[in-house]
Amino acid sequence: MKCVIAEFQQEQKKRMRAVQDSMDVLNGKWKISIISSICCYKKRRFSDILNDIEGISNRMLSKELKELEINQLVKRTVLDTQPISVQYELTEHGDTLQTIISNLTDWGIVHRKKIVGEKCPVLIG
Amino acid sequence: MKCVIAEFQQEQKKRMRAVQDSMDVLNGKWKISIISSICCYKKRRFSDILNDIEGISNRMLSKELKELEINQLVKRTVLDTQPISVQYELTEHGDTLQTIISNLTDWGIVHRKKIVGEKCPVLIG
DNA sequence: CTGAATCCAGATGGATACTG
DNA sequence: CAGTATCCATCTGGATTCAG
Repeated sequence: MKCVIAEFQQEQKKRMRAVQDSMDVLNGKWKISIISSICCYKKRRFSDILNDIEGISNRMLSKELKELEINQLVKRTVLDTQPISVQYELTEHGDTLQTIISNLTDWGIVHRKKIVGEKCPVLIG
Repeated sequence: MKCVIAEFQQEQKKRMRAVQDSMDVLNGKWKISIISSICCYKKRRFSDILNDIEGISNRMLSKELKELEINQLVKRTVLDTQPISVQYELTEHGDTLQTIISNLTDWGIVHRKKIVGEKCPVLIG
């Protein structure tokens, strides 16, 4: 019996580490917004993303994009324009985040209603 | 046509804000692990969670639990024991996170394989 | 246009000690 | 047991400037 419990706890530790792994990738103030923006338009340039996301600085956008690239979620392509522009798109692996993004979107809407909705529904619109 | 595009962008902004809302709640170094721990055992005491999560300090656990409580994800109950103990459980609203946690878990496993798995599969086990 | 570099304030979080 | 209080190092991220 003790063995079963130990196994259960072991499994749970694995699960927690897995979720944590996901969060490590997704953490960062803007990461999800960036993915969401790229995903929404399929291909998106640096300056476009900069405009999509209210309040982000180019420093942060650059930094977070680099991290996403390292994690193989985003592919970076330099376009031979004048001046040069850079195009970002999700990798296949990045695409697999869509379900999660979608779930987070739905949950976020419900949560906002739950927390402030009753008192201040206008904030939602 | 311009109107359609504008509407589309407006929708996208709403989606991004919704995801961001979710992340605001879920951000914090330990929040997901805490939820995962409570969720796994249904009811869990402070010191038990402290043991479940490797590396967390009581200061952090206390702080993050408080935030989760404010966001109505977790319910706190003081038990009349000697010495007192405190039990935490997910609220109904907190329960709705299970899908997301589950997805994040699955994705985390895949992601770890993707990033380090090929070179160092032993890290996964 | 797409970043990189620098500076700097404020937030985050660990260690430790203390309380009811 | 379940926190709180304090100190302090590190990290985060904004503003600005510079470069290819």
